[in-house]
Formats: sequence, C-alpha cells, structure tokens
Amino acid sequence: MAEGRREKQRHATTQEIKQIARRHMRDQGTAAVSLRSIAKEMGVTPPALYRYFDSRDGLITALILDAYHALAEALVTARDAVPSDDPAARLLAACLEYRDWALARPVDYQLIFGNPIPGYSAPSELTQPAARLTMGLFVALVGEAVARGGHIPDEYEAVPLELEERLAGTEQVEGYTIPPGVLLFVVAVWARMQGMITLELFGHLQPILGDPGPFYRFEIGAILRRAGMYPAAQ
Amino acid sequence: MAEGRREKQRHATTQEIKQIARRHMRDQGTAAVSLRSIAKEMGVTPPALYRYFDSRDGLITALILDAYHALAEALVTARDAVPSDDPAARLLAACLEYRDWALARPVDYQLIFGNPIPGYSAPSELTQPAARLTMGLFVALVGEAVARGGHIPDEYEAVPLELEERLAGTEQVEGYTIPPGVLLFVVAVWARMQGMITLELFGHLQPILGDPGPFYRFEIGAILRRAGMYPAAQ
DNA sequence: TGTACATCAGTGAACGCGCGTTCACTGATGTAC
DNA sequence: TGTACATCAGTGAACGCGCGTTCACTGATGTAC
Repeated sequence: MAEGRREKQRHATTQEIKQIARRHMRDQGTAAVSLRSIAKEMGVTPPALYRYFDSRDGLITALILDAYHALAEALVTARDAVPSDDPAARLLAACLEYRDWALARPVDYQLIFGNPIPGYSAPSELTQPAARLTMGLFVALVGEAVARGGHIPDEYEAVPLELEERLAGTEQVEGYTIPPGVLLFVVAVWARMQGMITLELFGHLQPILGDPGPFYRFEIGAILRRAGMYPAAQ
Repeated sequence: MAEGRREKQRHATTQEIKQIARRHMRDQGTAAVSLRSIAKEMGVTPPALYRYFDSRDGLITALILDAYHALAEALVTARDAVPSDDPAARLLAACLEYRDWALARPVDYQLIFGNPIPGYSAPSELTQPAARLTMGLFVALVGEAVARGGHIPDEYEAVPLELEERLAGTEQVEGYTIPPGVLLFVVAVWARMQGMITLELFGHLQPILGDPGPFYRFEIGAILRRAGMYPAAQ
C-alpha cells in the first residue's frame, strides 16, 4: 500500500498544476506563469499551491525537467516505432520527431532551448543529466548507423587539432566510447535541426519558404545521404 | 536650422532610454524592461518617458527595429573591411561577424530571433523589411561568390519539386533575381549559423565542446569549402 | 468495529511590492513680430 | 534688441492591477490501537 489514495490525489493535483502552467505559458509567453492565476483557474486559493511546490521557481524547475524528459521520451518512442534492424530509418525517425515535438510543444522546447524565464535559470546539476539523454540518443543512433554501412562525411573525419583536443575529453557519452568524428557529426546535425526549428518557431522561415517542413526534411535528408545513413526506399 | 538644440536633446534622451532598457534586459532578461525602472535610473518621473514613447510596447518595438538595423550594419561593416575583389573572404567575414555580433549583443539577438516579450510581438510590417536586409546581404554575397568561381553544392542544385514551386515565388530578393538553388543554399547556411549560435547562447554546446568558437569556424569553413567559396590562404 | 489522534489539503486575511498609464499642472526653452 | 506667445519636457498625485509569499486557522482524510 505504498501508493495510497492520498498519494494518488497529490500526484494528480501536481500534474494539474503543471498542465495549467504549460497552457498559460503557451498562451501568454513563458514568463506569464503565475501561481495566483493557476490557483484561480483551479478554483483554489493561491497559498494552497505551496503544498505542491515550495515556490514559483520550484514549479518552473519542475516544468523544465519535465520538458527534457518528455523530449527524450518522444525521441525514444519515435525511434522504437521503427524496426531495430534498420538504424538509418531509426535515425531519420528521431530527427523528424525532433521537429514535430518542437512544433507540437513550443513552450517545452523554449524552456529547454530558450531563455526560460527572466533572471531565472534552472540549476544545471539537474538539467545537465537530462540534456545528456537527447545527445546520448543521437550519438547511439549514429553509432549504430556507422556500424551498418554508414560513414561520417569526410570533413568530420578530419577534425581540426584545436577541436580534437577538447573532444578527447568528452569521448565517453552514456558510458561508451565514441570517436571524435562521430561526436562532431552529431553536434553538427543537432545544430542544423536546432537552427531550422528556432527560425521556424519565430516565423523567420515562412516568409521565404512558406511551409518550412519540406525544407527541414530536405536538409536532414541531404546530410544523412551524404553520410550513407539515409534509409533505402521501401 | 532643421535640427535645433531641442531636437538634439530629444534625440539624445531617446537614445539614453533605449540604452538603459537594453542594459536592463541584459541583466534581468528581456521581459524585465519597465518604464518605471528606466525612469528611476534616469532620475526622472515615469510619465516623463511618455514624451518619447507612446507606451511600453512602443519602446520595445523601437528596440527590436534597432536590433535588426544594428545587425545589418555590423554585417555590412565586416563585409566591407575586406577588399571587394575577394567575395569569398567577404562572405566568410560576414558569417563570422554574425556570431560575434550575437555573442556581443545577446539581448538584441534574442529580440530578433527569440520570443521578444511575453504576449508581445512586433508588428511584422515593420520587422519584415528589416529582416530582409540580412537575408539580402547574404544572398548578394553568395551570388558574387558564385560569379567568381564558387558553386552551389550538388544537393542544393537538385531542389525537390515541392520546394522549387514555392521558391519560384520568392525569386526576387532585394530587387534582383536569384536562382532557387542559391536561395536554398543561403537559407541552409543561415540555419546552421542560427543553430550553433542559439545552442551556444543557452549554454548547450559548452559542456560538449568547451569553447564553441572553433566548432563554429570549422562548420562554416566546411560548408563554404564544399561550395568553393572558401578564401584562398594568403 | 469503534474511538482517539495525527496528518495534511486548503482557507482567508494580510504584507509590501512594482507595474503601466492618466491627468492637470509648472516652468523652462525656443519663435515671431 | 525686446517683448508676447507657443511649444514642450518634466512633475506629482493618483488609478487599479496582479504578483509571491506568510501566517494562524479549519476541517476532512487516513492510521493506530
């Protein structure tokens, strides 16, 4: 009887608070989260929320951590929807899900990759491990793709000296060792996704490209093809 | 006597207000700009500021437009510091300045490329022309580089149909016609710069790469080299 | 099964705060004759 | 060169607002015997 009725209730209320907070952020910007307005919507007095979070910052920290984990989970789900004997297809699925998730949950995306709240930033000892989840996932996917006939494009194999030194220190990701070229390649792909998505989220691509979706798929396709990691057409 | 003493004073005060607003944004986040705190720092009562801006939103709009123009100007200056008979070197200079400017004035960068202020976004009829300045500059630089022996990498020449249709509509930029491949290539380069810079600004690259500078230069170098637009070593 | 007690979710009043914006005004600065 | 007038920067009081957080409390829910 570890999880009694009270614990369940408590958990449900906690979730409700976070859910409303996310919606407020979506509707009025990430800085608009306020305990009073959440309480109002729940039909409860503001001090009641202090039973669940010790301060407004505590709530925000929880939202940020949730966002990290939700992103990682979404990527894992997308990856695992593809048979594990086709690593290229799994990698592609994860790359495409990255954008889909960002567009579906722009607030969570901003909590991770944008200035979360004025003057506030989540303690990095909490966010760093969460951030590693996503990197680790892509590193593993590229690693598998390389093992199955893929190859890092030339330019990432010839790592410049000043970069190589640094990368030697971070060779261990998620417990297993990866060559600097792979890590560099992953970071490069990651930055490209990031760039296209933030430009799209803030409306900079639409005036030029209309729907940015085809461009995203084109760019991802181009880089993966150059790495021999694009899934064969069915 | 078009610009009398009063006009000069007025202009100086307007600049002072914006300068303080920028500093407050830098120190406490972009949402922290408040007329009252600016007035306090200037040793003036809050209503006095209404002589210069008709509301808080008006001030923010001015800051955003300033940011666009400052970025464009910085790029032009960096470009023109390189002899015009070396378009590749000019292009590279502009790409590197893009990051330098973002790091030097992160607030202005966020005003352009991030969620400026909760629930507020500048009227697009004002920002769009300003945004075009930057795009136009890169388009022109790449155009010149192509005319001087550069070439768009293969993958951007073979534009997918669904993209080609849309690009046909925006072929005119800054008054002169550009082929879809060039436009696509420019957007791709832009997105890469964007991605690396936002990741760096929010501290996501440092845990992996240490100083992200070498990585940025490496990536820009790689894409420009592949396009035959990397300046010859002196 | 029934009672006494502990736990804990939520209340209601209050605190001090900074915010954008309005209004009628004062007094200095510039302009026209 | 001197005076009358218009312009305009800035004042001070006031408005109503929503905010995070504290505190002593009530009353329901669960637990131990």
